[in-house]
Amino acid sequence: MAIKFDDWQDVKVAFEVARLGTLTAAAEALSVHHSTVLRRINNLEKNLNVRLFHRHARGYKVTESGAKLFETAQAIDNSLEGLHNAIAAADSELRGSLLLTTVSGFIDVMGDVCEQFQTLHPQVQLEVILEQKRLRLDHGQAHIAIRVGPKPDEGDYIAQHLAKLSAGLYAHKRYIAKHGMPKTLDDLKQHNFISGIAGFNARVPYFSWVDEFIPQSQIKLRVSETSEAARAVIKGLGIGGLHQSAIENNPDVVPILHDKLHWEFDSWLVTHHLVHRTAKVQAFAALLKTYFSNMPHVK
Amino acid sequence: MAIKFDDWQDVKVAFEVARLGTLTAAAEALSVHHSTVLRRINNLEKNLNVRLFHRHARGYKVTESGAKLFETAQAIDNSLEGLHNAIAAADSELRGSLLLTTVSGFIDVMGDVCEQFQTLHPQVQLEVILEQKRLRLDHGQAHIAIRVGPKPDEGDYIAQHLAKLSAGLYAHKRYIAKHGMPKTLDDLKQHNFISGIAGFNARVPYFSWVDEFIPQSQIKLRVSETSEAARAVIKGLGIGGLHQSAIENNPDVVPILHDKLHWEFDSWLVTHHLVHRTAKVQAFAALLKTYFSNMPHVK
DNA sequence: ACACTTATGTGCGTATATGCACATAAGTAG
DNA sequence: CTACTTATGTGCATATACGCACATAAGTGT
Repeated sequence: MAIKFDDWQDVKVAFEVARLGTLTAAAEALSVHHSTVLRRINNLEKNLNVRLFHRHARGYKVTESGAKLFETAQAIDNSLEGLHNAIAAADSELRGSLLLTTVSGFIDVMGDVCEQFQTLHPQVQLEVILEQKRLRLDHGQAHIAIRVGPKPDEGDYIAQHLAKLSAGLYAHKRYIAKHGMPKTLDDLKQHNFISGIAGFNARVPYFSWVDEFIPQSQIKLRVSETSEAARAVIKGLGIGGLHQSAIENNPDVVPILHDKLHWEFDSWLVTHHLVHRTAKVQAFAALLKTYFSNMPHVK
Repeated sequence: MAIKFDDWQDVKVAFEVARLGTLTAAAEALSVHHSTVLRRINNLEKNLNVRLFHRHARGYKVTESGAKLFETAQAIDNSLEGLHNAIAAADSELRGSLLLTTVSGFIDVMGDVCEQFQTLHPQVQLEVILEQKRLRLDHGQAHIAIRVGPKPDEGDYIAQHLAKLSAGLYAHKRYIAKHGMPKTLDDLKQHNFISGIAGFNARVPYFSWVDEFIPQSQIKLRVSETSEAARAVIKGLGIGGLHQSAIENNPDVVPILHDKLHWEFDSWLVTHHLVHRTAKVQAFAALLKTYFSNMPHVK
């Protein structure tokens, strides 16, 4: 039986070579000489008794086994990044950095809470990552995530219910004054609509509905971010779906056919279990929860 | 910001210290001198700017951060073990070793298939791991697993349907001759039963049923393995649940109240995606599938 | 309470792994 | 085709990290 991975650093070295494609670039990334990288790769291949790379004067290309190694090494790299964040966050003092991630529709909510948090704990640097693809928290690279939809219950993550949100179609009074108020679903097909861009907001149900029932020619604007779509509706560019919370202070934006069309979502506060009990995460989570419990229109 | 994990080997060293509790034991496991371990730990803690261990003349004990590191390192160690197996299995030649895991109820089935496989590919060494807790494949430490119940669809795993199995209560004719054939469910409460041990076979539904509906005093035997329970039933010790396939060649074992009591299971062939396409895994999987498709009483 | 066991911590010589310079190979462009 | 660029591969000097021996500390048992 071949020997196991004696030196995990060899895995990291091979990972960098696989990722960057050349010994020289990997050496650069690892802050060592390229000959060192060469020797470690040779050593690792000898230990495993497997060719991990196709040698080429122009660079190194992974073999089938090399690809497998790359894959697991990638996962290791991610989990170590997560661990690093977790350890940094474990600081019992309320200082350092706190990484958040959410979808763009929550930027308003997050903005308010972040502001409160800043005044309470000025020593903590907040970093907000807006991600369409929910990649970052899934590897523990962020501390707190706000998610919308079904309850996330992947392993290693703790999900707490934040609020029920409702969304519907809206339009500005100016738009209604010019184009009239639709009375039936069929009426809608004559109106101007705002929707999302396929591939960016595939999961947003009111965009999906519009795409399915409204003729393509009537969709006058497509934007990649839900918050921008909401802004366009508020500006009076057309009818579009948005969260009820987005028009809280806009009496001029009115609901369209809400008796027939509305959507309900759950929103979730998700933390990695490694960071869940830390002071910073708890402080922010508490703030978020009180924020939502004080909102009149959410349950 | 603190520096990341420059040297993954430091993580492995810290892992061994956390696992074994002392520098000396960790040094032994790593085949290095204990002073080397000491220095690497010191170095790592300095880089991360965190205490990972409580120093104690009697040994090292993890701090909170150390526990987090241990947890991720454990996962890394597992995935590297899986990777190692995957790379070993990637050998296109049909030789080397093939690791299987299943529950004890499948030992008969596996036995037959293993025998076939051995004659076809004598160069391959089969290793069968019987696990109550489904730990090993979940970390990629085995190549093939047979699972019973709902379809496993965790990430990184490929599940293929093998067969529908049915189970029921059975007893040997000798037992029936002595104690009579129960006609109603209530009759069963007077009979002797065989069941599983709590904690070992919690998921086996016919054991659960017996534990719930039959008085404790009537459960004359509890065994940790379903296959042993089946054997006990076949020996005539009492009534017990077992798979239909277990009494295929035993006309003296008869079903009890099958019109009222029977259970259906799906069985699944599960492989890690890293090893799924390899020759050995494919060969074994093919054999398993033909075996099940040739069985008359399964669909 | 005293020796005994076991484990951590430190100075020092050495061996191993690293960096450097240079050779080689191969793709690229004029 | 030839010069140029970029990257791999190798001998050699050296610096870093390692093992060793020894000191220290602390729990264990009679």
